[in-house]
Amino acid sequence: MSEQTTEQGTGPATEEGRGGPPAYDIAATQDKWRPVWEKLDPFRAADDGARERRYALTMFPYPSGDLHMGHAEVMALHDVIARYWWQRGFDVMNPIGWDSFGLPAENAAIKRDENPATYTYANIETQAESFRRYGISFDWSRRLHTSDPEYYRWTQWLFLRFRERGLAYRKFSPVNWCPNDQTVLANEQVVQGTCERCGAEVTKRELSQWYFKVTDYAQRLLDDMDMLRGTWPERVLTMQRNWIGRSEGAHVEFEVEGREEPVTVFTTRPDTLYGATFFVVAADAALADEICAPEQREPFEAYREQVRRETDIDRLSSEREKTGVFLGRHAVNPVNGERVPVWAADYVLADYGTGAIMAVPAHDQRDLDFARTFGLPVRRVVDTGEDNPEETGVATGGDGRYVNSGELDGLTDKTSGISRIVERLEADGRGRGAVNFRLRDWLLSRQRFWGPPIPIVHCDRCGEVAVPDDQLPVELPDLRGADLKPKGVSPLAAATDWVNIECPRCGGPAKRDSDTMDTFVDSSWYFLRYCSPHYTEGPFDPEAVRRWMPAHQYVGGVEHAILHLLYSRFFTKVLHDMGMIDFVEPFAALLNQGQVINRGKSMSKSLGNGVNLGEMIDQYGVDAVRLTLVFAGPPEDDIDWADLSPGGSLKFLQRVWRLSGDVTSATGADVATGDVALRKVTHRAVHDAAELVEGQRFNVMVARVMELVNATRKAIDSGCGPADPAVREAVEAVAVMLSLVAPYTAEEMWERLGHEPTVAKAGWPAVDQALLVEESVTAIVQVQGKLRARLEVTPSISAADLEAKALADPAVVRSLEGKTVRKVIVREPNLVNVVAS
RNA sequence: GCCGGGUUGGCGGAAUGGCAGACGCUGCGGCCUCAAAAGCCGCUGUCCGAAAGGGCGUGUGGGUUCGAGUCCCACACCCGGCACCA
Repeated sequence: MSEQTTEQGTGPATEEGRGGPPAYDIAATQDKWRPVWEKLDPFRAADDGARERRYALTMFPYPSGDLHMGHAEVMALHDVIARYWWQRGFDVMNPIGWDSFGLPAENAAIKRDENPATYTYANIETQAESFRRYGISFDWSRRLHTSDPEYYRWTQWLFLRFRERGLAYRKFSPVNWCPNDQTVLANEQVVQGTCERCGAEVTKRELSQWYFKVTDYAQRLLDDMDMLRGTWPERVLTMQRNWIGRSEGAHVEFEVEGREEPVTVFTTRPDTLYGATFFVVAADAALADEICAPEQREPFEAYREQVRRETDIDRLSSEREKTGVFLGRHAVNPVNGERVPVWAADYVLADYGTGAIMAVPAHDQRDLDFARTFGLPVRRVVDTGEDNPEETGVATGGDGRYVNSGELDGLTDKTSGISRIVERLEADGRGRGAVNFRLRDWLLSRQRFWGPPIPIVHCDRCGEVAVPDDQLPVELPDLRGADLKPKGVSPLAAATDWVNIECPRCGGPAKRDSDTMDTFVDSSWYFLRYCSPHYTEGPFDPEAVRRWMPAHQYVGGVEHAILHLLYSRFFTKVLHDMGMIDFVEPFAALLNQGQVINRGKSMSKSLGNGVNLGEMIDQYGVDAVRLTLVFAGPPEDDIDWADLSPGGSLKFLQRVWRLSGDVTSATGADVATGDVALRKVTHRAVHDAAELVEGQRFNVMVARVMELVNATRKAIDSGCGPADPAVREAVEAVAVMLSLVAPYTAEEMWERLGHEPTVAKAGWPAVDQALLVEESVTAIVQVQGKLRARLEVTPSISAADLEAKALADPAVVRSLEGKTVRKVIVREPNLVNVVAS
């Protein structure tokens, strides 16, 4: 049949019966064990309390196309942890599901003239099949899809609970708009002024949209990160911290002509209040429109139009000239009564702080740039010893001596300056210490079809009315093809039969809210649903959640460092406040795997450097691909496929497999009589491997197993021989340890060793502490810190004996010639360092 | 600019303050073979040396220490985040 099997591949490496080593057919092994495992169903969480529970969670996939290298890597790493826990005797919950709402399915459906569900569920089946083949230890009984009505019913239910608590609200304001996807975007989905998904330049629109009030939780989202320090990657915590963007300062009230109420500004430098020489309002804020003097209306409106046309890309371009327009009004500085002109400008943002600032050009670069552009005065109130900003054009932001600052004059540091002025403002009722956040509320409405409908009805008489719980889910109508085309309003708005209903409150004519929710809402609580995926009384069974959550380990890509993880943390806190759960952080530990790149660049169609996972698996087998990814380096580092050697991995697996055929002792042979040297290597390897897995150093764990394999090979060929029970012990240990990474090969070995499936539940080998003790250690002898000799000594050697032995060593004597020994440092039994001169 | 992470052979990467380079890839040599493939064995940081042996080596410069890849200070470069956020 196969006359050409010389290619490194999955076929038999050698023809049978020719005296060569027997062949390991990885493809046949995969086909052999899959049905056996499916029948055994070994990875179903028992949830019976018999064993300690562990929740292994991996970020659920989005069903576009088949699995790719990225999935392969994250799942391989994740599975090491899950399978290790099984071997350690835990009751593991390792669920899988699909984040199955979203735009790509909708766009595909338009092209194919079908309902997005068709494409979505077909892809899910393809991926599910691939995951099964890939041998991940998922508990398939907990499978969920966020686009199933029985799932999104509860997404809608949660939305309504949030709304009852004032955490979901509608407001009319400028929003980010993606002209390509024809929908609004959350702040988190705008990257450098472009759409995170499609890369189109984001523009602004004024729309009435639903928001989640994440800002109410800003401080807690920040504070609770303390609990995650050490178990979450530092960079994720940093990214969230940056995103939340807490800043401390003060609110200061300014009286403004043409307005009854004073205008509040936020500033981090209230101590420079005496240096405020003008006042700026965001051009697109309602306040600017309100206070603009009649004679300045024309230029103001022209300017505002210009600002509105700008995209974020324009705004962000650096070295940009400051623009603005005088509003014909003055504001009054609350500490010195000075009248300062009020300007509108676009460098002040409408949705940060109060949308208005006091401008202190001497000590803020942006204000200084503006002042120099429009010839506004600059007054220095902090003398930092640097040159006058008015002359240099460089604002000074550091500590210094206060001048021209009334009661602050003479103080020399910011901290006391700030507290002094805040006290004064509070006493005068003109301000107070305040904290401000960069974080904005989460815009959750989307003008697209393939998402959970927002369960709200708009009634002319009753206004906004929640769909009663017993009428949930609000299911999507069966739209397809052209009906889904983006038109700037949700496709649902045109589905008249669906949109027009009776008001649930008054029975009068009403319309459904035709927007759907951001798919990040779906993924903000799926990990809770997994605990009781078929529960019908609520989104989750509180008892089941109490048993499993928080997830012990979450594994996924760093691309979700802000979006998904921040939202999930927010949901968790809200559910906690609702009394539905008793913890405040959903994920106890987080592992961000690196990306798989190819030839230095991330894989993409346009670069033509994609590596096809299916082809790799066909060529090298599942186990070799998984092994390659796990062994490549630390899990959190990017790995370049071009640097890796799946052929080498396959070679190793074949070597290991042969090992299992070489064992000639019977199962249950008395290992106590086995070769001690090999046994020591085995027990050391098992001991180290456990620690390494727990420290998530999977690549090093693989290296330890390789060392054991090498030692075993040697023992068989030129040591104790294949019949020694220590060889069986070693090979069995290899099979169990390898089952975390290469389950098919491990299973095949296990069978060849005379055991019943499945090796996945064989249990982590017990370590005999006595075998970890070495009977001799290599002590190193240094002279002046340089290595001069090695000594084989007993671990119990005394300091004096070791020193004597070291000083007697010929090499040491030689290097001490003509020198006087000043000092000898002895760290028995490992080291002697002789200090001489 | 601010915050976080990093920099070790030809390559991916190992090293509780104590033998730098584990494990693997690549390369070279050998065994087996008519030959090759596969497999197995050995070598593979760099310089001097026939060898024994020795010098030098973890981005740069300082410091602490008997001893520093590891700790401290300064700097350079790379990666990631935030950034007209008051």
